[in-house]
Amino acid sequence: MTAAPRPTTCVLGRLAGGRVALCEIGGDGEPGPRQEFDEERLAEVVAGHEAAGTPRWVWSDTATWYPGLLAAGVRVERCHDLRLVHTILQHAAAVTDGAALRAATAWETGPVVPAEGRPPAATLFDVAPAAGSAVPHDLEETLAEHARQQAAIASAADPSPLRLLAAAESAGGLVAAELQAAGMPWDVVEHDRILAEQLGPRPGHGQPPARMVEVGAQVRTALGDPMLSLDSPPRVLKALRRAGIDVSSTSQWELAEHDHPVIEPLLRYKKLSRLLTANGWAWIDEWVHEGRYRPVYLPGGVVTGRWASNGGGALQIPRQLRPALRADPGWMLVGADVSQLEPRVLAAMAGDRAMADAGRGKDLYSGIVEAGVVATRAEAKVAVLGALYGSTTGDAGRLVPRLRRTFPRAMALVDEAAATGERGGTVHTWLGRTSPPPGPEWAAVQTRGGVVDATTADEERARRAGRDRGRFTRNFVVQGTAAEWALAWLADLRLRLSRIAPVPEEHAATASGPALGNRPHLAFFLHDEVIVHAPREHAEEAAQAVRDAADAAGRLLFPGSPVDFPLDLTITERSAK
DNA sequence: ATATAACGCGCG
DNA sequence: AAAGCGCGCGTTATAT
Repeated sequence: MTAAPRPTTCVLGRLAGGRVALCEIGGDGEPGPRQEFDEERLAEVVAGHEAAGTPRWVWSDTATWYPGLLAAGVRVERCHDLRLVHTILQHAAAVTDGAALRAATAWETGPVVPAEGRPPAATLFDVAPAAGSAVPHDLEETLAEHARQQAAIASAADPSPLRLLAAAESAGGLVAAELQAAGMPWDVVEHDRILAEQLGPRPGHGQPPARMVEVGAQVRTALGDPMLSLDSPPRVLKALRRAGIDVSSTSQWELAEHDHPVIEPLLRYKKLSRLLTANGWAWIDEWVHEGRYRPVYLPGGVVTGRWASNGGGALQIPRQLRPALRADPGWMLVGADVSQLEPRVLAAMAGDRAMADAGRGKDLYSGIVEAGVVATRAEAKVAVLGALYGSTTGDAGRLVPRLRRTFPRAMALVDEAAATGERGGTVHTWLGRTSPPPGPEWAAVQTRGGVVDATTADEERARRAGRDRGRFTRNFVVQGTAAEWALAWLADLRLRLSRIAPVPEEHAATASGPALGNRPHLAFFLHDEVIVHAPREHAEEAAQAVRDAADAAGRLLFPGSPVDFPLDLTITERSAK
């Protein structure tokens, strides 16, 4: 068996006058001759190289370059996204020689300006500056930044985790663009049916739905306040207190503590109000077009490396509306989520054999019960979440110490991360994404709390800020490494799906676009969950790809680890629950 | 009048 | 049921 040939590296950049250039990097790391061409030929040129040998494309920003290619029917296998990788390397503790990289401030971008959920631009760069980011796109800048990033990675004592992270993050960029291009197949009839079932039929513009009118009247009656506006929490709060209900806010968990005839209708009203304002008919009108909901995904949008999204609250779609996610005719949805991803990732990082055993092949929480740590699954879950989040009070505070006895290695890892954070230090994920350092304000609070004439209040403030930061760094290592596992899963999965045979043109999911609509493709991603949209005849094959990719992700990040990552997987026409 | 903060609640 | 982490977004209240 011979090693696969290392893919060639092709750098893309803009030139003056709407021209584009491609430059291949040789085995010695030196850029070769520049091949110039008109922008209109970009898709054709990329497709040609892709067919010839799947190079790694190096470009300024996937969100800028890739949507146009997808719209032209061109997928790429792999890339290196300079914007995403710059953000990681800038603060990476493993990078010992990053001065040049950090000096290149043009690559320090804020949040990406979203493309407003529009369908991908017909041609590259013809969208207003609205889409993509502000990083430089021209060829020489691109080459220079690529060289800086290679040098920065090479300066690490062990560059391989950072190389893996750069590849995974870049693959995430490709997936994000592909998710937006494909969109979520959205059944507006089902969505409307769910809304009508809860709220009553769609009311006229500016009118409240019938059910909210009824339930609102019940609330006002129960409070004896016929004019009360239920949409103003402060007014509702005053009314509740007038009615003798001792609450300090109108949040549902506090309301639920009390026994009064107003509680039930008020909670019901809040639920209806939330559904209407967040995902009501206005949401459908704004976000669903031609059977697709196309949010903007922002890889690396969260400090821990998790994704954020923009447009319609894609990562917060209520489970209630999941049935509106429905496959095209003749297609199926393959939905899979990882059971207890974060604690499993922790067990793998820490090499905690006992925790690996507790989860192997089964529900991790049940395994913890069987190990005799706690009596019930609910307790196990509270304890584990408490360990990951740094709970010190209530049930979690009582249960976490038991975990510490049975899983000392796992607990030592998160406890150490917390201690480092409390001291003002930084921590990093398995592949080397480093937590942001504390800001100047945090440091000032610590200084003020530590001087000889500090007041008790100063000391308490400093201790509290320390503990707050400790909980952040404690969670950072686990949440961030779980995000890396998920990236590896996505990256491997998209390649497996791309190798499944295409369906004939007449069976294609045309709304998913020319590059993706003819074979199984990702339609949704949410931290530890994917949904693949697949032709019925290839759904089983796609499901196996999802499973195989999960196994591959575990092996890639944690070679030889006894920790497994079981999936809950279903093949259905519409998303359940 | 408009920008910002705070709240509350949806998701993991 | 919330608590302990990370978010986005629509709302009202408050500051400018």
